[in-house]
Amino acid sequence: MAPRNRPIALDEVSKAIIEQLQEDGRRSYAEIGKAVGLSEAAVRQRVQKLQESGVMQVVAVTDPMQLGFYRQAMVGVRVTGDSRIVAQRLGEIPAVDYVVLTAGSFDILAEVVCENDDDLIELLNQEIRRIDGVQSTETFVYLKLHKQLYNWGTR
Amino acid sequence: MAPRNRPIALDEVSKAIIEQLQEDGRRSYAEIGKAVGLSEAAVRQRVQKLQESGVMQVVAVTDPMQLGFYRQAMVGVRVTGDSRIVAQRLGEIPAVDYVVLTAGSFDILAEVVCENDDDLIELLNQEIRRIDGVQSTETFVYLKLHKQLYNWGTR
DNA sequence: AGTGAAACGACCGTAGA
DNA sequence: TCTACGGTCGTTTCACT
Repeated sequence: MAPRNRPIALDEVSKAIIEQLQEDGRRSYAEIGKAVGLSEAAVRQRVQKLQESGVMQVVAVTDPMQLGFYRQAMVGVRVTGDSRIVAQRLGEIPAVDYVVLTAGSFDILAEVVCENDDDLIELLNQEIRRIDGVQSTETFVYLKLHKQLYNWGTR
Repeated sequence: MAPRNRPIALDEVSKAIIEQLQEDGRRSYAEIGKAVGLSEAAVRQRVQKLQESGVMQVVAVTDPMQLGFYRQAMVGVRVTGDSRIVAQRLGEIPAVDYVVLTAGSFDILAEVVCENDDDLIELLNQEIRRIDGVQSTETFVYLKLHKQLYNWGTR
């Protein structure tokens, strides 16, 4: 199913299902059914529709810290020319896990994941600032992640 | 299992398993086993360990756009006093889905999700700027999300 | 949109290399 | 850490509401 233009309104049952899958994406349909008061088949149908409509997906999420990537940062980028082309280049860098075009004093925000400070310096100097059209960057090194939600709009 | 201090090194098989679960978090252990060349039980054991060690989790992720939240923004916050206390307050706001303490010209970066511009203005004026210790904010409205990765360190 | 039932397949514990 | 296997439980399909 293609993404829609109109918002999809979730009823309380679908929100409850998403909440169950937020706690554990591998929880069985039967178990979710018990929790939300629906049969297993009904839960399965709703989950399928939520996925097909693009409202929700169930995915594996990894923790960079646990994998030895101790430095994360948000890099604000000011661009000359077409920011989409710069965004494309940024996205091709493996250490860049998040790229968004913005309005404001930065044209692009890019989140980066590195093992240590040396890698971050290398990434900024040798990769990011060398991209054609990157005018200036400003780096915000992460000190502590305080909140991270994956399920917007379900609370 | 408690989070570790030392990085966990993933072998190619575990990376392949995470990649499978990245494509579809509900894929069966048996199917993953076929794809990565392992028995169903072995896949199950590895997934369990990856989850218990905190390296990986399988979760539901929702798309704000599909739910009618058409405005997202990153808000850079400058703080007087203890940034942890401000971060705590920010995190209590439902529209705030991401809060990180940073070093740089902002003390905190907070991502917000709103239905429209009016809600964003309301959020900034009535909620965020009213928090004790918030000295100034700078808002970067999202124009286009270009890249979003959930599985750092597995490629 | 939802339920229920039967066949099938996945999951889980345990044993053994 | 892996495979093998049997019991249990979850999933799938389909007929029905």
